Amino acid sequence: MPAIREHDIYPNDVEDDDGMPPLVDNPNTSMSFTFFTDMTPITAFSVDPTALCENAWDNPASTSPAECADSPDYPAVQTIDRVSHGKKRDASYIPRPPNAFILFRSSFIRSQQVPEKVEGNHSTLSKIIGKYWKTLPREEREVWEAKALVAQAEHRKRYPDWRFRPGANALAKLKVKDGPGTANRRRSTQSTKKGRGNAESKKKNKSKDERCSMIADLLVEGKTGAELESALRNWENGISRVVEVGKGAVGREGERDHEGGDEGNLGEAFPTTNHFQMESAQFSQDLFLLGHVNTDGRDHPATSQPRCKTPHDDRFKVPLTAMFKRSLSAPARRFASPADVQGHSRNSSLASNFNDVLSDTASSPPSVCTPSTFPSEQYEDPSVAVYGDSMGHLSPLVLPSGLGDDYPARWNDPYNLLGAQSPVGSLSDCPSLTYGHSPSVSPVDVSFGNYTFPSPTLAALIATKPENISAGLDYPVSYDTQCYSSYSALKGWADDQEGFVPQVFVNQHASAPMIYEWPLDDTIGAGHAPQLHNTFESSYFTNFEF
DNA sequence: TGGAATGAAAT
DNA sequence: ATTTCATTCCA
Repeated sequence: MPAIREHDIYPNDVEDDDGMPPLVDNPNTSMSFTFFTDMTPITAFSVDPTALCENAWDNPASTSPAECADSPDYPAVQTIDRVSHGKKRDASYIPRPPNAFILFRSSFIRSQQVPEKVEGNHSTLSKIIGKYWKTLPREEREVWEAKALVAQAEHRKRYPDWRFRPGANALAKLKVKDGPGTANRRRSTQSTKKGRGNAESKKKNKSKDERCSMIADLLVEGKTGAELESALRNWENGISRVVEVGKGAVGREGERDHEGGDEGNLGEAFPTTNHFQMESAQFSQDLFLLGHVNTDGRDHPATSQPRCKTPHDDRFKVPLTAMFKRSLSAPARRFASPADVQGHSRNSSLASNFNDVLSDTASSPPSVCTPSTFPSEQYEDPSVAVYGDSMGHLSPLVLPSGLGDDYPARWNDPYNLLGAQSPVGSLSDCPSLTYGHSPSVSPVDVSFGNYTFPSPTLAALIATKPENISAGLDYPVSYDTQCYSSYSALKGWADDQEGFVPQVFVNQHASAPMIYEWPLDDTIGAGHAPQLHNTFESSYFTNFEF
């Protein structure tokens, strides 16, 4: 029995255990969608999920395309056979899709906000970035999580049959290596951490850790580069002075206001107020689409989630990506018949149902159902998607296959983004989009049933083409072949795919991911927007079943 | 080649 | 529950 490698393809992986396909299972399975209603509206995002243009790593919203284009630190296109971490990567190796943190980390590293002199060790950098990550305001973290969703979707599209097989690699490795201690090594981080170290080395670790925390804090305060370096040096000098004078035990915990107390003794040198807040915290509103116009990035009052150094709330309890996960227990209730769906428009009979999504109060009739009340086969109903919150409240969505061939593009399109008549609509016709580089085009509120979505309605997606944007063209969103292929190259997934790139639209209010395919080779010219390509293969959308 | 982080998904 | 592996680079 040959060792199984992770990237092995399993063409017909039809165990069909519980009828609920795993993340990267065979796409020819049921289509069910479960989303949560109780999540904060997702933030718009309009950059390539892994665009190498991340010079504003911490603030993708304010990344101007021009900067982007000029950005010198695009890594050279990496070849696929690049070996990462000792794993053999032949041409057929398919790596896992990156998660939000990994994307963030990559971007952070690329951005070189932390000078080499401050920290060049990637292990330590990981530590710092991890700490920093924890301080990210929700909105900003959602950006990365959304990017991770995109990366996932793309990964699924490219490798529909790929499955994550942990251990497969290790197994092969074990066979090859056969080192005596290697097999049982079982390096768990905690055992490593707690297992070793006398008091001396523990102390050392602690100071190292504090340094990481300090750097993270400084980053939170907006210090980068040389500024960060000098601030850190100040701090370190302060430390040594304290140690010198007071034998170290004295001001130990006052050095960094890490425990959330605002009365740090070094408050002057190291202000505890976060003057630096992510501008992207505000880009939740559409302006992110305009974000490419937003040159200074400072014009948004940072109102929402302020950064805090010691997050103690539940902001990080539930990752956004988790919210898009398939509900383990709750099946779909059939809210809308395909017929209903057929007639759906901005004022359709679906409205009331959709209303349930938005206001699932106890007063509203049974938009709530308990998992046990529904037979599992309703998962298979492709015409019904489900919003479900953590309480098990479910609400419907519209799926493409329930719409018939005439309206494939209407899936999950409460804004009627693609237009009422043609399944292929032009974005330029859509009143609900905020147009890039056209601030004069004021977004229009869009009514869907009883609910009026305030403008801006939709925010989008992957990358924009810098040169086009800087040319001041009038289109809502665009794509960037270059970024896209960079992305591919970065990931090593690069089959330099011709054709279409998945685009994720996020409905801010319903938090429903909407995926469209966008032609890569479309021409973006003055006055004409790229057309959405709406070949909605069910297999593709199955990928958005979780 | 282990180490660092977080998170997804498998055992 | 616990483990692997996504990224990244260096010693």
